[in-house]
Amino acid sequence: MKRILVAEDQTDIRNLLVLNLKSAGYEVTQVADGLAALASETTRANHRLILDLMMPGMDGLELCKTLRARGCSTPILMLTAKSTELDRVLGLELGADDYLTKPFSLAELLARVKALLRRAELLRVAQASAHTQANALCNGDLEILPVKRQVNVRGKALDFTALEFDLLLYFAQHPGHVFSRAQLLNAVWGYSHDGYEHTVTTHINRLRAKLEADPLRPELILTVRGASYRMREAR
Amino acid sequence: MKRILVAEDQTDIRNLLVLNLKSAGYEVTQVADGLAALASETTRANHRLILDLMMPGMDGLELCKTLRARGCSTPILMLTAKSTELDRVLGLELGADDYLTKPFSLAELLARVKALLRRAELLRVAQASAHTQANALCNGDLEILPVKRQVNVRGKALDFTALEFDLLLYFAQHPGHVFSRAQLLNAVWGYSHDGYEHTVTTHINRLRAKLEADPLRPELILTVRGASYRMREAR
DNA sequence: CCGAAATATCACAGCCAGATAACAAATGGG
DNA sequence: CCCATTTGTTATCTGGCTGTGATATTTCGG
Repeated sequence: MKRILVAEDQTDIRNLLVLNLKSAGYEVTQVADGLAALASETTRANHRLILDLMMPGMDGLELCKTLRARGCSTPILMLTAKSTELDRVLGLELGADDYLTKPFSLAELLARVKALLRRAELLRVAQASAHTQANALCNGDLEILPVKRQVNVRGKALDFTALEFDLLLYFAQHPGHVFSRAQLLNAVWGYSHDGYEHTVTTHINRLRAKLEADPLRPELILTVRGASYRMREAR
Repeated sequence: MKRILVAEDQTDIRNLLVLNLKSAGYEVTQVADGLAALASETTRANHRLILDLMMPGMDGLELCKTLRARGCSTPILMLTAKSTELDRVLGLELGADDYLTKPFSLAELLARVKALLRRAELLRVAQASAHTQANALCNGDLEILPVKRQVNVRGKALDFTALEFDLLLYFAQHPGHVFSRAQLLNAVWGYSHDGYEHTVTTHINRLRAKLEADPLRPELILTVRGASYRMREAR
């Protein structure tokens, strides 16, 4: 019997998933938070798949990272609402094996679960070599280490908050590309975020205060009047 | 103005929603059953969002499916009372764009509406420039990079204001096509813009001053007397 | 060649996108 | 539970973009 662990804090959605997975013939364990998942996984350690839902918070990411750090190789399917969270899932070598963005259809989810279980069998041997990825983004005297969530500017390491880092990383991943505030809200804050575009302005301001040599004459994050912002292209 | 269609058979709940949406600044059409919704959507077809409430009956599901079958791409936000209904929304891949389960707060509903509208707008813009996706438009010695909002003329990068760029991009997307001032106002300034056609003349003038080698003898944006302007066709 | 209509040019004032700072709210760790 | 930090909101300010009116120039029919 294939046993699946579902980690999700919202009872409604968790129940829905559990119900459907069960009717699809899986044995299901459910937990409401990351710690419980950790406990469940480390003690019993007989799940064939972990379904890790990241709703607003980041517990899902922590869970994923911690599990991998402990050497757990159970395949993980993550569900997220934000594309930056996806970035992290994919880019930070957290070791998630597949992902879905909300809103997702149940049919698709079941298909992924099935595919992932099948693939997991095949990949069991080759898994070790799977996680090698570029681990530094450079642009002039700006250097970003996504894995460590660390930023070096002109040789000096700077501290950024979670949001600032996400925003900066998003720009760095698309140098030269002009983004409207709405696009940034969508990508960094999440598709179901409710807030004002003005908030983006404030955070751009904070980013510049930290990383520009002269915040009055920004060289990394440039203003494109009428279309918001873009990152300088690497030279 | 953003117009929302609310489909719900229970009068009191519908009224409550309509009232709140209106006070949030939306224009609202309301219908009591699926058929009316279908009629309203297919005849007027100018809603930006459909709010599809599935209370006891399942008409909402049918509505959603039928609309999608007819090629309607208006975003749909479904609200369900039972998780078994949510089950079907997700499982049947009906094409709803987001969903909420009861009980939901009005604030959350409004937040979702807002987010969904924003997301739909982004999608619309992305599709509008979809045929530009090869991210470079070339016409002789004119080169436009839409995502970077960058323009190169005779090998040199030029700066354009937001409006100038939009206008130039529009021409570049339809080389050879003759546009009247009214058409340009409509396409570049927006469908509900009110202003003088004369304004277009001024901006054509500004464009030429920047990108023509000899503004007195324009080679890129040509005057078609009596019918306004067109861009030179690529050679 | 003349006059009218269409287009070009230009200056300028109002307005808007963006910058900034101060403040409020939410978050999170001890 | 409290304090510190992060994040979001509100308000004010500024520079330059943008629309408009005035005027000049070109085009074309008669």
